[in-house]
Amino acid sequence: MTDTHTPTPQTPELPTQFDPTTTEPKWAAKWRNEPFRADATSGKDPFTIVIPPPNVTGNLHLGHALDNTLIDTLIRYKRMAGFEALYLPGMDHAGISTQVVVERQLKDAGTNRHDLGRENFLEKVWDWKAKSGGMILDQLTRLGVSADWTRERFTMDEGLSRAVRAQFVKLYHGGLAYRGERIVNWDPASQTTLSELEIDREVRKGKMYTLSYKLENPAEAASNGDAGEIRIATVRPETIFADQAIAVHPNDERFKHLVGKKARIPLTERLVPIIADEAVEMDFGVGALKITPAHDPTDFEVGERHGLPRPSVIDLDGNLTTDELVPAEFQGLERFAARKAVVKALEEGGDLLEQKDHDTAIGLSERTKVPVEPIISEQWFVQMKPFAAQVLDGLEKGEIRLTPERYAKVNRDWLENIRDWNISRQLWWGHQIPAWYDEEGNIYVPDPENPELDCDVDPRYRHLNLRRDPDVFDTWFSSNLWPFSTLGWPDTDSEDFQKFYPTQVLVTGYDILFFWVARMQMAGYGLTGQAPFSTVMLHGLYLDAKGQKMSKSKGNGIDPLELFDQYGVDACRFAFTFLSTGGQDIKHDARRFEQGRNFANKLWNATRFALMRLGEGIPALTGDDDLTRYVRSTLEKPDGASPRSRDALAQLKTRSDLTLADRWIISRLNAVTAEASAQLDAFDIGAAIRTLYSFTWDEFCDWYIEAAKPALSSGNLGTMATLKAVLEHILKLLHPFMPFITSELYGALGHRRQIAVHSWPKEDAALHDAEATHAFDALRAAVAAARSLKSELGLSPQDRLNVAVEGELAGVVGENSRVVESIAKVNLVTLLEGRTLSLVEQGVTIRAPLEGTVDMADWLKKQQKRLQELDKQIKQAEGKLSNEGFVARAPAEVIEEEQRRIKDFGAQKERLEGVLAQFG
RNA sequence: AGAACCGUAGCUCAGGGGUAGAGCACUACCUUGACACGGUAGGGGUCAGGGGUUCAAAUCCCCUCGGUUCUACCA
Repeated sequence: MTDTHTPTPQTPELPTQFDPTTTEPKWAAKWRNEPFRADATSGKDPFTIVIPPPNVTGNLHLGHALDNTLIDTLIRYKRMAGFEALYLPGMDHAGISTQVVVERQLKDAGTNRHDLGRENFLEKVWDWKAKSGGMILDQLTRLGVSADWTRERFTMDEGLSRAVRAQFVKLYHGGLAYRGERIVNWDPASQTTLSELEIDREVRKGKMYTLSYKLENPAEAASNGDAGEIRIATVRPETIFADQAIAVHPNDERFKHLVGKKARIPLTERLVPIIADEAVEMDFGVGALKITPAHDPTDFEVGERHGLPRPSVIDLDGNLTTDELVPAEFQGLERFAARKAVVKALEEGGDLLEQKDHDTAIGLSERTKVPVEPIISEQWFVQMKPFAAQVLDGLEKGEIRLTPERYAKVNRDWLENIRDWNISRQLWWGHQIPAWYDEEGNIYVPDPENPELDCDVDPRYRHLNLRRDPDVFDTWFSSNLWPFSTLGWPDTDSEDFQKFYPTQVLVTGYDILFFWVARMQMAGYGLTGQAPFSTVMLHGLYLDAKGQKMSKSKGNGIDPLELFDQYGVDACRFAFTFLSTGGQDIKHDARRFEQGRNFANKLWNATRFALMRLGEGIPALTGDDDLTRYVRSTLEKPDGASPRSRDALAQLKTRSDLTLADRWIISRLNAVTAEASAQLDAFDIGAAIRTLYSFTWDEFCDWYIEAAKPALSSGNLGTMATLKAVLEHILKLLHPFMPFITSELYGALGHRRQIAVHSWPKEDAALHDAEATHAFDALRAAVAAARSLKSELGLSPQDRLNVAVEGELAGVVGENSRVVESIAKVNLVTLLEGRTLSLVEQGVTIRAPLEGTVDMADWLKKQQKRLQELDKQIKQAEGKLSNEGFVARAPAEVIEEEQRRIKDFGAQKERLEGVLAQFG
């Protein structure tokens, strides 16, 4: 990366409004084409954040825009603060989502993946990836992220594929990855298994049916039914053909005598045993249930405990099988149609005793929205408990900090209850599992010493007819490696891995805490022996204006590109950071974007003001001192490095030509620099932008610029330098948040090197000036009072009013009369004849002649109210100070503060009483 | 069934033991040589309700009422 750019041609004046469309493309292109390349050999401390890789399919949505804004803000801050900052970009192949998208396209084109064949299909997906991935890249570029594009990665690129294989081989030979027959979640639409996390639970209205199962011995009876029957409850009557038992609780007196006996499945002649198992809840339903091991996870476990067979009656398409277990009339029926048919038949046969409304939580495939079907299948699994234990240990030791902290508990709870992870997917798009089978079903997996060697070409197995597992890994089985696979792992000696791993912060939404964060934690500890990041910063979800989640199906999504077009990217970044507080969800609010746009415009015009005034004043500057050169560089744009604003500030401190306003703003800038830096260090990005926003607008623009006008008009070098230095510091402080406009304006102020590579302002205790702060506060109070009086007297802002200043701090105001007169548009006079309208403020009283259209009764009422308020405050403070407990226990500063308040309010009260005395 | 978060001005939200804040909206005045995407002066809140801890509670604890969400194999 070079650190120069083509400066904006110096026009006499910037336009009066900031136009993002002329500024943004230039900088976005620069940051894309000359990326912020992190140097693995530098001596600086690393600061690494890996992007939560967006799915190659689909667009950047607001969640991504939020993620990447927060990441970029931290990265830009740390880069300026002297770290070797690496923002590592990339994308995820998103197995099932992408395959579903491409298959849908094929369907629209009248074909399908099976007709195409695996290789042709994959070619299509890669085409789509190229197109879609390019779009995401453009969107991130538009956002202005300072990513290191030379390190961009993709979960299916060569290096990452090697990492995935290394992971699997290691887990397999360590006995942690295994193949087994389990009940898994099947998505009949996409024809693959899913992990628990890929299923959305949704409560739907359904029915619960009470069925009568006839006992083998008609002389017996369950106490929940008539003679010769036992009643059971189910919500899935279509699965009764796969029943293997009826279960009751072992302590349930109603059924004890029946355990070991048999009952007949309705609509069939098949008998199943009645068994006792703790899993049964006595109080629920009718106390007994059917056990269908092949079609229900709980039943599967019960079946395992009791050694029951587990035949299946639903096939992979979600239809009843043509198995002999299923009566002919139901064979081949779709599962929901089958339910209706079975219910009807049960009803007709008198076996259906009752059906009542029942809310059932059903599992929907996250991607296809189709109800998942529990099926029994042979799949690959990874044992999670050993990994979870390592993470829990690391969390315990504080090796990973979560912010907000409350998520640490959520993180732990999930890890403590973790189950084995089904990692195989019956998809084509993804990392094909490197496992081979011989004709007898024996498993072959490459050796850890030579993981890249496929078993079917391994000389040792040449005599065998090996067939590769057609399945691929779950997408998250590659995303879990992201913080280190992107840095060269499994090559742990690589420069990048050595320098940038482990990473510092992970920024993402709390919604993927389990999916992604926890799995990276486990992979990090399990494969690299350390935490993959030291801080997890979780932000809330970006919701629509009504507070609902945005989703394609609801059609309530907001396209970030439209917001960029409408408000400008800086304004959007302002809004994102301003809105992000403490991991709370964010409800979309257009007003925040307007606020950002207005703020950008304010900054633009403040700089415009500075350029105009400095431009007017510079020709008269003839000195050859550092400070003069610093101010002159605004127009002269030196080829070498410009004199630094930090040095200028340090020099300014000792100058005698500084005005009170200059001293005040320098002191305030210093305090704000410290505050914003501390907030960023604590990852409280929202607080930092708020601090900077109010300082820039309320203090710098509203007070300092106004107060500096008289001194600028008389060409005061100290004020010119202060204006420039403070403005440049503000631009630096805001740069991480609003990179475009700050880069542009910094260039306009005479800098050739882009602001992004300048250093972050540092707090300097020597710049603190309590006296100036105190005095300027009095001046502000005087100005506010004078303005208020003008308003009360019905005067226009431009009408000049004679006012007199009295009070403890009248001297300070008098010394700065030019400033007060200029800002408040008043004339300061020493004495006023006759009755006056007066306003009493802290330290000063402002008096104005009583003329014009003031409503005296109303005015006096207000002043009386004011007096009462002061009285109340004084009494309150006195009350506290006369309270023994307060004096004994409150900290000294608080006590002093109360004493000070009594003094200040007392003085104000005295002055106000004097003022009111003239009106009797 | 557990758990978490939220309830502060008309709206959207900060603040999180020590004098109630912002943006927008509202009222009045102002095109004052940076900015009307602006300026100035104003109005508006018993910080959901109740109890407790404390010298001091919007802030900490408990309960209640509303709202949201996440976990969980109740047929």
